[in-house]
Amino acid sequence: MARGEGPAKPRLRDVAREAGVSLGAASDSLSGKNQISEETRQRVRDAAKRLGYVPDPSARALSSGKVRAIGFVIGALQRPGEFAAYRTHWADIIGAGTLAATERGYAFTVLPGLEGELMVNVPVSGLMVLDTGPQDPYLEAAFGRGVPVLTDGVSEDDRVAVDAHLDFRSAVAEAMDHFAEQGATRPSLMWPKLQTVSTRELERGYLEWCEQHGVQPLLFIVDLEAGGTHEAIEALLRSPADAVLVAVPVTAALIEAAEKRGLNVGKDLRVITLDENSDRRLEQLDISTLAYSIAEYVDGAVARFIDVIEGKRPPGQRSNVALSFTARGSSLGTRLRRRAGDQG
Amino acid sequence: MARGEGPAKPRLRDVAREAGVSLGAASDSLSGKNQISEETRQRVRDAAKRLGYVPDPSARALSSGKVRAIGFVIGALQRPGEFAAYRTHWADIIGAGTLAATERGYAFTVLPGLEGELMVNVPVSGLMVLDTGPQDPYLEAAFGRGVPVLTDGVSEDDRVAVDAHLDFRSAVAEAMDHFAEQGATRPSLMWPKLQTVSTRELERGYLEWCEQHGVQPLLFIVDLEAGGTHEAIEALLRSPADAVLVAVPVTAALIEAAEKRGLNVGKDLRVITLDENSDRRLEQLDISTLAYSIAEYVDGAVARFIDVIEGKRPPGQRSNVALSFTARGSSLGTRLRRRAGDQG
DNA sequence: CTGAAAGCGCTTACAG
DNA sequence: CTGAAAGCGCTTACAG
Repeated sequence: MARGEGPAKPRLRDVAREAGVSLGAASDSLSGKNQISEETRQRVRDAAKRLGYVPDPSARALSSGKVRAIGFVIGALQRPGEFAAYRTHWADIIGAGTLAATERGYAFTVLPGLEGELMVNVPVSGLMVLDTGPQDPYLEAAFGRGVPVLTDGVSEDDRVAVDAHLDFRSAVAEAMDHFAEQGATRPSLMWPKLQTVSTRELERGYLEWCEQHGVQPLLFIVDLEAGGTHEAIEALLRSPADAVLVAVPVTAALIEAAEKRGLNVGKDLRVITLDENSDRRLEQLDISTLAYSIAEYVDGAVARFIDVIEGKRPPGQRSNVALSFTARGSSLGTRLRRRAGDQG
Repeated sequence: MARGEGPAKPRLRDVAREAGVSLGAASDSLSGKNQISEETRQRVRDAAKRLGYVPDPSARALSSGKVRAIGFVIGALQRPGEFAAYRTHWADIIGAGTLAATERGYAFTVLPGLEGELMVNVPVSGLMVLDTGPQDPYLEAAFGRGVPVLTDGVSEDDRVAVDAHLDFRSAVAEAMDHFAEQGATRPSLMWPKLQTVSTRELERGYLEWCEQHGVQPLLFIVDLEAGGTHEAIEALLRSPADAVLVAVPVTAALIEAAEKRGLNVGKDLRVITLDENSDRRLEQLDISTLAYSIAEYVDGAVARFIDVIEGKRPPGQRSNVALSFTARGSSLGTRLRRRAGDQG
């Protein structure tokens, strides 16, 4: 090992010898399998501890035929602007995913892609690929890996083992209905320049709603990689929009810019933010939100995924998680709490 | 497999047969080892592709004797409040770590601890444990795993393979010197209720500076797990402090609370924030910062770590990364840009 | 390049 | 429980 020419690592046979039992009994004792007297078991455990024995995971995986690891593909890691914009989101997903996986005895490995060496050298028994685009290369690569795949919203493809869908389409309709109830006539959508399941649903949901209600669509695209936040916000503020569903993490900047222009956020411009439930400041800022519990969503998805991996459920599992709407000052025409606070 | 009773996965021997070469030649062709004619190599690659062959990483690791994976221990995952408070930080570290590792052919596995099954079943050739406390249980467990360990600021322990140190102590002194130059007489420190390398250095650096300059220390502790942000901020605002180094992610809330009280941030209360370089809003808010490039820090640390793992460098590597200070309105007594903007 | 073999460190089934 | 053996799927060294 790197530490130098120290003594060779102890092997299971060394533990068996130390404990005075057979190799098979040592294996059974440590893995908790078969009938082994508690006394023997303890003797083996003690011997293992004494020698500093650590089982070789690769050997275990090879001989038992099961790897207990989930790979999580974050293609956005290769697009710094996008990753940075959504990093609270990624942290929440990685955190929840790691906990969900490890609680069930699985490791959680983050991957920035599936090319070349990685494709080949990382032991995984399942791959998670979220926020996929059409004919997503990561998703295709994941299918090629020969393990079950979890993704969101690709219900058409029967190679998907678990589809954990977030219902953005209904969420958009709910937001637009709320805007209309509040008297807005030109509700708009601000979204990221990304081609993912979520953005497709957002667009579809928005355009459908507009058509059904005879409203002319107003779309504002934020190019995260090019730092296009300011530009998109300015375009919105120059437009006839009197309400906006913000589906990209720029809400605080938007509010600030609007107020700077003298607009009364919540009245002149109604704002609902989506998918930023990771930012606690939004509540303080009195922003209406469409949110969901990332921890619950991920834990449920991972739980079903592991069941599929272990053959306890058939592949092809689908779920549909609704977002929940909370109306606050930013869409209700009341004065924002934050400004009220400034005066006090 | 979970997909059902499909055909057995192709093995290397199947590829060899399909390509009409020997098992050894097939192995060499795919791994790029030894002298193999380009024609044969290609023939094997084609056969592998045709069959959908994916090498078994566990078998590779076992027979070659090398695992290419780094485990990253985030104990904070088991403390939701703490993890949430620092999640932009964690996202940046995980992102940078994943890229740094995978660029060098290593997988990056996130672990919420090292207990039980995890300790045993996750294949890693090295463990990273950052933000450790004294006699840190995760660090001790990592040593017990028998692989090289990367950590920050535990220079005393010669079991550490790579010590990637962030120089918070000098950073504190720099901040305090700046406060003093600006005329502050009661500079204070606000920090999290955590026992880590960073917090120890912060405390030591601050108390030393206070002693050297005959200043009475003023410490404000934020209990992240108990949601103690508001409390700590109120305590600060009631105190005689006229400057504060904020070493916990509550700067925006602090500024807001101070302004609400009618304080002129930057003059009545000078503010420097530390370790929130992940939040772009701080620049917009005109906050002075002590920051470092997480990506550079992590990439350098991982690069050296992998060198040690592969025996290209001896263990015991140490580095010391300085934070860089940027003075902005919040410590310079000028009017904050944000408030100026509100008027315009 | 071939071909046959050993070996990595386990798990697993089996006769006793 | 023991003991000896087979096997997981590769890599590696070796004689030809």
